[in-house]
Amino acid sequence: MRMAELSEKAGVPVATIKYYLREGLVPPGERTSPNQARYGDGHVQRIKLIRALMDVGGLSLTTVGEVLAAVDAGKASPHRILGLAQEGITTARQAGDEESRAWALATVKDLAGRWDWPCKDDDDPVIQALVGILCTIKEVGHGWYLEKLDAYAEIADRTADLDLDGIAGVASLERIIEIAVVETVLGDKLLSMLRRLAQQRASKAYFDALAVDDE
Amino acid sequence: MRMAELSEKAGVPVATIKYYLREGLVPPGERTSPNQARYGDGHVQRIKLIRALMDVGGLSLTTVGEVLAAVDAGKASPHRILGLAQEGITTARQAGDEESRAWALATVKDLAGRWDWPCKDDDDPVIQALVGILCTIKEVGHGWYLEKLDAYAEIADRTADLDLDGIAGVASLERIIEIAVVETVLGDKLLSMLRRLAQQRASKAYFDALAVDDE
DNA sequence: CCGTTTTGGAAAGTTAGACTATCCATGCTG
DNA sequence: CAGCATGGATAGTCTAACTTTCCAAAACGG
Repeated sequence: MRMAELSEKAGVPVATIKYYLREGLVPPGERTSPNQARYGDGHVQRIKLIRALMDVGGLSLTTVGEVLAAVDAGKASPHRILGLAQEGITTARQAGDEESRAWALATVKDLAGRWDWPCKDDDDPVIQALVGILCTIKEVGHGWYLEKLDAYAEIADRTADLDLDGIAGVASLERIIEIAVVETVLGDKLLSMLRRLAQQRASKAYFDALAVDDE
Repeated sequence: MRMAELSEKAGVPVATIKYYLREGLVPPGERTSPNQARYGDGHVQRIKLIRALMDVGGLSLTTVGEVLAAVDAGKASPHRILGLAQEGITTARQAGDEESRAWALATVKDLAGRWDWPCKDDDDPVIQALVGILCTIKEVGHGWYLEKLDAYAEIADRTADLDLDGIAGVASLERIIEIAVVETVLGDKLLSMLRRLAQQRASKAYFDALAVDDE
């Protein structure tokens, strides 16, 4: 198919697709003449994936580019590529002073130890992100959360097993990595929205009970 | 304290604080003379909260403003205010065509029914966001997820109970709402990072097993 | 075959968000 | 009382993600 149709199917304006091509987010089409190209279903999928990661996952175009590059590279060790993809979609925040960060890191390592999670490399972006989040939570003055870290860890642990189920049994390595990325990014959002709905349920029950006490 | 000190304690440049004041995100300081003001610890906290919601939660300044307005308004029905706060921090995406969205909505209502979640108002932003996410997942070509919706729902349900624990027993209503917001936004990030660590554990186990098969 | 669309590609322009800088008249401080 | 800080207003900056505009070479329709 050509530009117009690609744009139509992907639901993205032609100019934007040209822009993605320029930035290397979408591979060039197959040449039919020196200045003419043809695109396939892969291009449609690729563009939809970009939009999903940006619109739902909230990733920046640059981050999407890095993640896709990792997905495309997909010939190295699967576990490492997955880590690479995770790095791309994880943005840490440098929060807290030296002391706070040291405490947070210790807390994280401790937690990881209890759950048998890998936590060797202190510079792992996921670890760094966690450290930042813990510092922020403390700074913002809500210590309560930290007492429940283990409870949340258990939930995360169960989620991960569920996530891996989605990958096990898929043949192509490249496909596995793509699924992992989508699952991680969109899954985050899916989970948090489900959590919100469930919170509505829980808060309604709690506050309704309170209101009865009040009146 | 005065500007310089506030800026110091909050870790944000003076010019930025002035900007937040202009935008009404931070309440004006207490006047000591027609063109001089004094700030308190509340201001420091408020600014840290703004930064946390933006940097960790990824909310836009405008969204933060709406959420804080809801927090400040906090004199109406707690449950409704909580919903308001949730609206602020939930950004839906208009994805999918008429048909897909109808299917997604039915799926969501079905799921909510099974879990006793409130789902009366189709226009609830959380519902809309969920519909968008389901459409996107389908469009991006990963149907697998949908079979596991219930499993994820169970996890979300348990998380919500845990979340509510953090609120129960807190005295001030305004404080409750603030906690709920922080818990929801920062908690989302905390959970997703824990999930990533756990995924590393799970994927390592899975791919290590595969590698043995390969070699 | 020929006039009108389309296309690929490059370059410049646009828009929104989140600051940042500059002024200035007043106020506080050593 | 000299000089730096402050509140307040206005204008400027910077980045990300597009859009627009051009152009010459296909492509298509009659």
